[in-house]
Amino acid sequence: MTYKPKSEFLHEMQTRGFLSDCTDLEGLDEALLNGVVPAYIGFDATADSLHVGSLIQIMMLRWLQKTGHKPITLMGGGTTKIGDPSGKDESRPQLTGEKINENIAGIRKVFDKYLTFGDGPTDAVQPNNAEWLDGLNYIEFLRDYGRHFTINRMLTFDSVKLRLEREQPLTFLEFNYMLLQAYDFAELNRRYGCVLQMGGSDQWGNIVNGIDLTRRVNQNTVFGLTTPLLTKADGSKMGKSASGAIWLNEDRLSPYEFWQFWRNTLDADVGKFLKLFTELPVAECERLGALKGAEINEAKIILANEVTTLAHGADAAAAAEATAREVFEKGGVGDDLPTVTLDPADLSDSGISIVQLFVKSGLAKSGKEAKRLIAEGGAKLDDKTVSDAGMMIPRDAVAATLKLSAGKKRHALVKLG
RNA sequence: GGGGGGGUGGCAGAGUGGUCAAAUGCAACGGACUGUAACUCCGUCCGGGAAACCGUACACUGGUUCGAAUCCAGUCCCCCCCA
Repeated sequence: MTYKPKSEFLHEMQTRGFLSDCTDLEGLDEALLNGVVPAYIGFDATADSLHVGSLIQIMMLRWLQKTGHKPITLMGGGTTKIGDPSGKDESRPQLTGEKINENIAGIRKVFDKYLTFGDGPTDAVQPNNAEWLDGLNYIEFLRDYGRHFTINRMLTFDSVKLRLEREQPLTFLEFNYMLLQAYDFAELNRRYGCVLQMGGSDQWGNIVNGIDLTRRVNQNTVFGLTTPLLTKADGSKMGKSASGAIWLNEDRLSPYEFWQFWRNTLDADVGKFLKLFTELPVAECERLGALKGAEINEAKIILANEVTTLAHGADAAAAAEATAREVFEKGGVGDDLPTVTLDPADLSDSGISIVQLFVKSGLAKSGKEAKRLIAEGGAKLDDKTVSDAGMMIPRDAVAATLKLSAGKKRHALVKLG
């Protein structure tokens, strides 16, 4: 019963598990067969990097380009000034234009790893919706676009309904978010001939709005496609780790830690993640994901290497793997471990306390936590369990690089700056 | 506009004058087991201190009391019902 797409892009998306919903799978398939399809995904500019939560979208754009189409990474510079009510119970903070531009530059660094930007027909482009939203004239907007939206319909959207049911305030400002997002699609359709918007399944309502609006104001048929909401096999949310979000930008998260995140994938997720986040052939992903027992660890290493190669390059992936082997298999030290450089001013004449060392390295959030670690026997200095919470590290000992460990997995190197 | 209920640790949610740094669950962290898994089990989980101990904390401000998360007054916010 399921439609079997003929286009390379949709075929790949379907077999790899990217597809959740599509407004018109057959129609889109045909469009993809008939020529270059420009397609966009919107990203908000609330942070200066993207995290793994967006990786599925990024991979989708990469496949799009790989299969001969044009990716558009729309930056929500204008809409970020408002905040998206979708799935949020509280309004997002509003950012200044300056901060938003910084964020956009940071995000671009991530995209540069996955996509080729330029002026060619299938080169990616990165417009910013502030380009058309900032200069919008209120009266004109109401006249030309406001007439196409009914309040009745807008009230049926989950993002709105939820807020109203809980009697949480939904300001007019936020309420307008969906109009602007719909307007984006119409505008991209005009500027780039964009005929497809993709996004997470939570964006379905916004996407459909954009399609309707584009049809009404531009008389063009356009499509929408959503990806499934990603959760891990144990039901928890994807993309969080002990230290926080898994950023794709290396100045936010080192390639080694990024690699570790994938290395620690749950068994049950390996096959799925290989298909979504690597470019290995589907059959290979399935074979690796089906490995049993300790063998699946090899698959996890492949997963980590592949994903890290895409995000940070082959060298970074190899270095991360080498460090991991050194640390986990030989109990040694690898160059790639997170390294903290101590300011000589942090040391007193008698050196620095072991507790402070843990706090400075980021392995413990507070002195209390460091002491707890020590009391629980989870703290190690150069692979020797630390038992004395009052221990001082003398100056000359810090001159050499020290290896700190919190538990079996979290390690850091400390050296004197 | 009127009436009622409520704001407690990352979240959920007990606690109604001392024994409360605050039950319990979830999340998180450490340990055992293992495959750098999962499951299970044990432990920890505000901050400072080697420790004794100290400091902050139960929306906010002030008050009553030897003593307040708990009582009183005011302020802000949220929820429910009626108009």
